[in-house]
Amino acid sequence: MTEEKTNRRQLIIESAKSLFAKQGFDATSFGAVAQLADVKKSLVQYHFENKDILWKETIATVWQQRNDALPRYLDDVDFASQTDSNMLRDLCRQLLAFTFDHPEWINIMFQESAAPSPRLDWMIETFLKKDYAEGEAIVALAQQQGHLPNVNAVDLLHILSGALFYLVNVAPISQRVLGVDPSSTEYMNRHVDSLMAILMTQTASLR
Amino acid sequence: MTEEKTNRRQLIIESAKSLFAKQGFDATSFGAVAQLADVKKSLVQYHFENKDILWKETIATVWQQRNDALPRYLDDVDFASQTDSNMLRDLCRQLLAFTFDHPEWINIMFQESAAPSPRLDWMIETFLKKDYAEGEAIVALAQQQGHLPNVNAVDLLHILSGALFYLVNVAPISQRVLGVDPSSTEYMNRHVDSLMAILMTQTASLR
DNA sequence: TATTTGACTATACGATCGTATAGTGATCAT
DNA sequence: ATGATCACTATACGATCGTATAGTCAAATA
Repeated sequence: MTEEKTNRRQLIIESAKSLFAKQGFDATSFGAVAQLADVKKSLVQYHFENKDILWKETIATVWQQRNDALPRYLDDVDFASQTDSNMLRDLCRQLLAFTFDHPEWINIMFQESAAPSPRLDWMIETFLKKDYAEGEAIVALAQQQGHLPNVNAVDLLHILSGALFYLVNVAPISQRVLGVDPSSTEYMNRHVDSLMAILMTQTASLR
Repeated sequence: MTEEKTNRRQLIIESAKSLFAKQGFDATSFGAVAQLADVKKSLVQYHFENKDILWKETIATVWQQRNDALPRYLDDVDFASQTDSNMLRDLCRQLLAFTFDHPEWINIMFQESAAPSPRLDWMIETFLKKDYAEGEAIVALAQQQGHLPNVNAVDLLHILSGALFYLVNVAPISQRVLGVDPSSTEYMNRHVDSLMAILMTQTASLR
């Protein structure tokens, strides 16, 4: 019903999402966004007064889509079974699969982190502080339940995030160097299994 | 003596290095490089016929500087003492310190990986294939000596690279969110200690 | 039916983009 | 002394950049 109304606007945001993630703010132009969305450049400027507004609305959409989609991935994880050592494995697998399916948020994070600007500050205040807090809480909870080693929670968050998200970022390189696709289910499962093997032994010894 | 001759040329490369790392290829212009190096735009084009040539020469310099500097960081690591469990800790500490001091190569890697192009293919053939091979060899050796868990070597390389380099990439964000500087010696040491605590237990049980 | 709103378009502005080319003046080998 | 090479500069090209503004036309509102 009302979806027809916002169709083209949403199309522009999707194009901007892809370009901002791949090329960053400065290298993404109104013209390129319009061309990718197959609309006139003037329509882009009609819906988004200037580039900062287009960027902010795009980033807000990216985070909203991420927060909408993530729970569906985590549905497969059985959080109830604290005694089940496969819970952490499933969680990591789903997190990795999710990030391969929705890489934009982390690409944008890295783009902005490489050259900090007021945009980054806005992103931190609006989204990232909450992300960090939630991540740290999840890690701390898993530690309490004996699923993760008892080291500094922030360090562990950085280490686990790196162990998972770094793979997504270098996937195009690893794919070309190794000749295998890191985003394939088999590769992801093996990668997470390796991570679990590293984590498990310590965790088991703490039980 | 001959250093005066290549002074301005090298200055331009240093400026290009900083800008390519922070903003990527497309968002970096001849004018901006010239301005940062405090030279005329026409001088940049005199030394580097076009943007691709400037980029390639800059990337070659970055990797050369990296390969020149890295051994000096690793001098402090006592590889001989295989029985010393502190070897791995020192190695990770020095790798992390080195990457914070020379973040350009990893920033450029991520910039190009986000939007694969013929430039990325060139970078892979010229530098990254060797990097991967060396990294995998080091990991495999450390595994043989009982310093690292016996999981898939490529996975372990990805996991350890992520555990270290991810921190560098998100450092500007973490610094703002957490209020502490991840590039400080104390933070780095604690981070590596946490990583060691995760790795050690398993390693010890394998001895 | 008259008016307002909304989505969308056409066009133009000065600035900057990458690139091309002609030129400066100092150094150097012949 | 002369001609070539060198580092460097000035200027200009068409294209595209972000932004501004006036206009079209159908649908909603009054």
